[in-house]
Amino acid sequence: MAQKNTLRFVILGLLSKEDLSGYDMKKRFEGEIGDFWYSNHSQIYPELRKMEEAGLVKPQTQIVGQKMEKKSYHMTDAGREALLEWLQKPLGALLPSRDEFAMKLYLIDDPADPEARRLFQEEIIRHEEKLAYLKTRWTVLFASEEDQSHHFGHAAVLLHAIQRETQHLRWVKKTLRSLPNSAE
Amino acid sequence: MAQKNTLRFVILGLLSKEDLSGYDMKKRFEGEIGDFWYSNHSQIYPELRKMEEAGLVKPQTQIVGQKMEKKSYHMTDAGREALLEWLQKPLGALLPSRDEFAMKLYLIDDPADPEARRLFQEEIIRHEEKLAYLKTRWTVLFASEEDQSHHFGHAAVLLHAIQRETQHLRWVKKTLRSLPNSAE
DNA sequence: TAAACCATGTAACCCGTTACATGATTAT
DNA sequence: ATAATCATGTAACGGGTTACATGGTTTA
Repeated sequence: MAQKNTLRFVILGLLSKEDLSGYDMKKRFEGEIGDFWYSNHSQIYPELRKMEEAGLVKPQTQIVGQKMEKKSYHMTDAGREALLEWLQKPLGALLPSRDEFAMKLYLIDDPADPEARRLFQEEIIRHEEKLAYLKTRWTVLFASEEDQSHHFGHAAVLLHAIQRETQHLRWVKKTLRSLPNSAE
Repeated sequence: MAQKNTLRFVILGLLSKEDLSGYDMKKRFEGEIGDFWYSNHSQIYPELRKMEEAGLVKPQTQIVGQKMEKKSYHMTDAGREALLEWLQKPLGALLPSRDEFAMKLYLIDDPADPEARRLFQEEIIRHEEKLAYLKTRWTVLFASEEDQSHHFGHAAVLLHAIQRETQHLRWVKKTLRSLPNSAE
């Protein structure tokens, strides 16, 4: 044994809301779900096969256009049961985080090191892009109060992501300003 | 090719501060470095071998007690060069984050669902433990202003981790309080 | 008609976890 | 004595990334 196969339950979670094809799931992961889960299609398709064999999902093939096949998966009762069990299972320990930015920063002992400045600027760009994307999603999805209350979890998670990115950027910018002006 | 072997550069980074054995590195990862990087000894030892073959590090065997061997690794010039190159290389794209708590929360559409309450309580416990640990480390390591200025990166990263955990807990607790009192 | 996108798969490889394995040293 | 810790390794396996591979459909 080596890992947990959380992807299986993530897929069940997505299917609990609507029937989806593997391709659709990939698109979800590329969207705002990507803020807390992600998977490549090369991992999704084989997993769907295994889930089908295990009786957790059932594909319904439909034809798009003239002949292109699209398999939409539907959750079985066994699938729903497995999902509920997973939801009730306690969260494991906090995963070890691996943060390249923090690692590099840790290695810089001298705030006057020009590398520090460059590193911070990179970090700002990366996270400003992400924050902008999240904010767009918020306005698109939850323009009205009503939408928020009907998708409690989704709204909560998205709002939290926005706050986290905002906070992170504030810290990065503040720390950058506190660096000595090495090149002036 | 499939991944990046960041561990190699993390190890070089640790060695840039002091000579260490594989065992020592593991201890570092179990300490506050664990907040931004982690690795098991079963990954560290083979990597050190490969790095030795690549001429990036050199072991110096010393004897502890009567016969127990301890290999302390020292960075070679080639190793230092490789580290500098890595430090200057731009950060890659933001890694896909996989957050089981957020995933589960996303699946809960109804704030009155009793699962929501339980989930938040679990999350609070996990992160309060972590925050307490980080705060202890701060007082131990950076009691004086002078310590902070001599280890700029380390202090910045640790302080940031404390802020992040504090912020996260504040959000979790606030959201928990906003849940309808389903069982009262 | 060409580019962008839809749609599904497989293969190779590396990363990381868990478990197996062994033995010495230090602290209680 | 014995338990905790020091210290170093290997093996098996699952998770995840990148690349290879193919073909249909829609849009400009």
